[in-house]
Amino acid sequence: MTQEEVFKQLTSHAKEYGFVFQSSEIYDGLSAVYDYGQLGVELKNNIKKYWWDAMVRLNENIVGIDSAIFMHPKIWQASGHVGAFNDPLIDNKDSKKRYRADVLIEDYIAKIEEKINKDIEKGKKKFGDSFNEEQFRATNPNVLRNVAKMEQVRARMAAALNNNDLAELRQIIIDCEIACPISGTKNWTDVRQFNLMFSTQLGNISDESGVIYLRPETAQGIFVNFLNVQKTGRMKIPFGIAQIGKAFRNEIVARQFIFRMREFEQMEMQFFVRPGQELEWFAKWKENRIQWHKALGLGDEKYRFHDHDKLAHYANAAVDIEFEFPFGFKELEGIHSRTDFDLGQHQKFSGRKIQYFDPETNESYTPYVIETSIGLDRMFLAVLSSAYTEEKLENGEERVVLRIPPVLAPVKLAVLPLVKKDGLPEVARRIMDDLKFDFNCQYDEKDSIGKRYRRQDAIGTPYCITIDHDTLADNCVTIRDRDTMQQNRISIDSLRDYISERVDYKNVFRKLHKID
RNA sequence: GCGGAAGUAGCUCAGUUGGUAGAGCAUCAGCCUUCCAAGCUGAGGGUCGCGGGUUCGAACCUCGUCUUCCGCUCCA
Repeated sequence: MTQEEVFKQLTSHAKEYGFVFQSSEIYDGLSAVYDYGQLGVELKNNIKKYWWDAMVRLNENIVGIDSAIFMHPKIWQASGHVGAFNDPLIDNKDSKKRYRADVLIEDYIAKIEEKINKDIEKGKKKFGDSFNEEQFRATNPNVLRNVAKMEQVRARMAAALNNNDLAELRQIIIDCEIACPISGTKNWTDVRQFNLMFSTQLGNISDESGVIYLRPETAQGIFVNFLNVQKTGRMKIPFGIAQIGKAFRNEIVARQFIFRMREFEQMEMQFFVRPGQELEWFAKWKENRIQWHKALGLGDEKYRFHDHDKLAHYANAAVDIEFEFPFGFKELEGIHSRTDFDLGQHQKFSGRKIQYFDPETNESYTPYVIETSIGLDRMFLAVLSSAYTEEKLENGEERVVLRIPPVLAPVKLAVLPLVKKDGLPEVARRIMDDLKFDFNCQYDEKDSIGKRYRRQDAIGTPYCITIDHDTLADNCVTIRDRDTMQQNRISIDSLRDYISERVDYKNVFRKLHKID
């Protein structure tokens, strides 16, 4: 089976069993937006817990926050998100090259200017010493015509940019007969404004002053609360602040299921260190994070590091942890050494002093930052895609099983009476009631026992227990393992401990090296 | 965004030349009682993605639109 087919089956399976639905499906769907269903939300919450506890509980010097999605608009100026990404763009359909519409027009104006200058040069040669540029400009018909044209285009463009009139920008390009430098054709698309950030109005008066953005990353919520947390939490460097939350990006192309969505969730931790020590900490976090991933047991060979060749303006080191998705190795988590860029920018834009007094060195400084940033939805997809298995059994039959790590599995235990009579359902119900506070459990008495096992396999339930006639006499049940399909007989009293030992986060965390 | 392909039941898919919509699995109810999906009886579920057009008549032809997938492009 090709990767493409596997991916298709995975998305079908995710829908069929209530993990992921397309948003607004009964209204034909909304592009690149997805909802998590009844099992998806359980898996997602378990991933969050796995991350949060590893970060915030296991590290005494990391605390969490939950900042608002709406933030002061100036924050996005300070971070560099406003300005860099709101250009009017136009594509040439033949060369398929994309240009900034205003730059195309500017280039056109520059060409006219060249013509004017050439005419003036000609005039100089012709008239020699008696040449008067002002007079020449005022009288030469070619120059007059070109200057008028230039000014007209310039005025039109300025007006169009001011009014955000994209259709007019395109019309200017058409009217000026501007051709693509590569294909030489004038086959243009509409002019479109690409801004990665979604905007809305704060308050109910819609004018420029009320424009507010949906955050395109959660990191800034941490930076702007640096002083609050450091002071109220009596935090000493090095320390970290963690956050899980939604972020929004108006991607031009959003595809590949939940891999790239317009609304997504990040799990980020910003770690503040003494300047000069950032690369050391960068290396530590790089190691720490890969260990966290590998401890889940999805397969070490599915991970690799990818160093950034080109660093962002704020970073002095950056690496991605890539995961082998059904469509290849893709970024799952980013680890960036962000220097003092963010805190420095907020100090500049807010006018507040954002510094840390280090009692060890008796110095004040702007801390440096190591960021670890993982896409929760990508993690979800990583778990789901590596768990999905079509298996050929010894008896020649096939089964579909989700080998989700037990610690993350949405349902931990299925409680199944062998038959739905002879008092077996009553016993099963009692066990169910006893365990459902400890684990997410499902009860099922419909259809044959084999069929029920397969149903649980399909949603990744690691353990099934079956209550049979012997149970009434010996107080024992058979417990069936999802991966090996093997069965053990254990007493009802030992069930809680048996399952806890296998689905508890503690046991995964034991594999992790604690950081200082 | 450009180009290509597709959209029929929860899932996978048939549907002939344009003539009132089908299967398998799944779901539900009942029977059966069996430790790895397959027994019996019955039931529910679809404005054929959506909207125009052609036609006496459209799942089918046509145009538009939305969504998905593939390639390119983009991804501070």
